[in-house]
Amino acid sequence: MVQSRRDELVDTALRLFYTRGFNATGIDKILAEAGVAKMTLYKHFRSKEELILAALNRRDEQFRNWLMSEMEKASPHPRERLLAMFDALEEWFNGRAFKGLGFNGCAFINAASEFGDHQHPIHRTAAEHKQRIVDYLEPLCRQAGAEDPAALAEQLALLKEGAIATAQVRGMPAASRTAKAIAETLIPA
Amino acid sequence: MVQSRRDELVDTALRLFYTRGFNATGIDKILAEAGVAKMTLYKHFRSKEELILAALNRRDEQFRNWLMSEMEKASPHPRERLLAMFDALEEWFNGRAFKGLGFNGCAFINAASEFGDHQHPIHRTAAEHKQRIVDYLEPLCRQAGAEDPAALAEQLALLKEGAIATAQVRGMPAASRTAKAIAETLIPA
DNA sequence: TGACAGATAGACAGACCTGTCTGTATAAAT
DNA sequence: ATTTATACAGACAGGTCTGTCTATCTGTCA
Repeated sequence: MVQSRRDELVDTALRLFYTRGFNATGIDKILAEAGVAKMTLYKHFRSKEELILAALNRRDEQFRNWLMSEMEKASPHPRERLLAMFDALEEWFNGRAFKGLGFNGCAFINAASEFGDHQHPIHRTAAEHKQRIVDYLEPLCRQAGAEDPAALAEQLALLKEGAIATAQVRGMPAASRTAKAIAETLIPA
Repeated sequence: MVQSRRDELVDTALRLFYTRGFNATGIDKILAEAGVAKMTLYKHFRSKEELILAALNRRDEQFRNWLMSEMEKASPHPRERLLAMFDALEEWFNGRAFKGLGFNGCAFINAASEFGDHQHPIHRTAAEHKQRIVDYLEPLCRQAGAEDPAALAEQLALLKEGAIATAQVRGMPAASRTAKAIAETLIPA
């Protein structure tokens, strides 16, 4: 089955927005690379902003599916599963996670930084993605025997954000190991 | 003494770049708000990129001076001083640190995200700022009795990045406390 | 065959972008 | 008083941006 024009548009948009930035990527560039006419875009989306939102929603799905599957295939034990998150991050930081996308930081941190207003739909979408990650971690923290699973989930999520920011800004993929070493001290043995 | 035109330009540029983004802020907006003519800008800077670099260098100085002074006035003891970093972050997250600037995430994370190429001078400037923070923390970690001061400095810096990203994307100033709680377990008592 | 849905290319408007240029005003130094 | 440096306002070129429009082409279904 061939991808619909809409899907091609969203895929190309995500790739360009992620690798070159949202404001810096023009509609025309996306259209040229996707091989799609402008009117087709504006039939599916009312504006560039709607296309950005669609791209971020695709990224949310893609990223969480990848992360959860990496964690779940690593181990059936909650503690190991949680720690496997940081191994997955390192794969990502080294460009081995998303074919064609490489590593350019977190698309949602990038989006929140370009659209700084907290009320902006794009910023809210970024916040929702981060919340979903925490919501995924919490039950695992409970199963791992955490005294306060919600607090541990927040801690591990914060370590993940720190590793991503450090890996991106300083070009330091090993940040995942710094974060993992801390996580090992936080999750009950 | 009156601020030089160059200083007014850099101050205004920093404020607008920080609150509205680098690509999204046009030269004309900066000139209008600074009350400076275009030719004056191009006499002091060869391009917008040079102005961005000057604004980031000012921010580096401003931010590190603020952070170090907050930490140093908090306590003479290395452990307390390190922990005070996270109290300072919370003040910043709540908009009480830099008059007129509010909190819009880390200017350097934002810059690295808009200028994703690691070789780009703006991205390198961001990386240098982050390195300077680590370099400031390391001797304090040594004084605090850390077994591996370099490693602890990296850990604390990563917690700081995680707190900033979490506070910005999710609008959660309390992230500083999550980070501080972790730091307390890492720094020798 | 004919009708129709969906996509195409490409022109266009109107706004905004960076960087250059001219000509004028101001103020300090000689 | 004249020179010199500095800054001003604002036009301008050449490019890019988003979003709208028209006119054409293609493939499917009846």
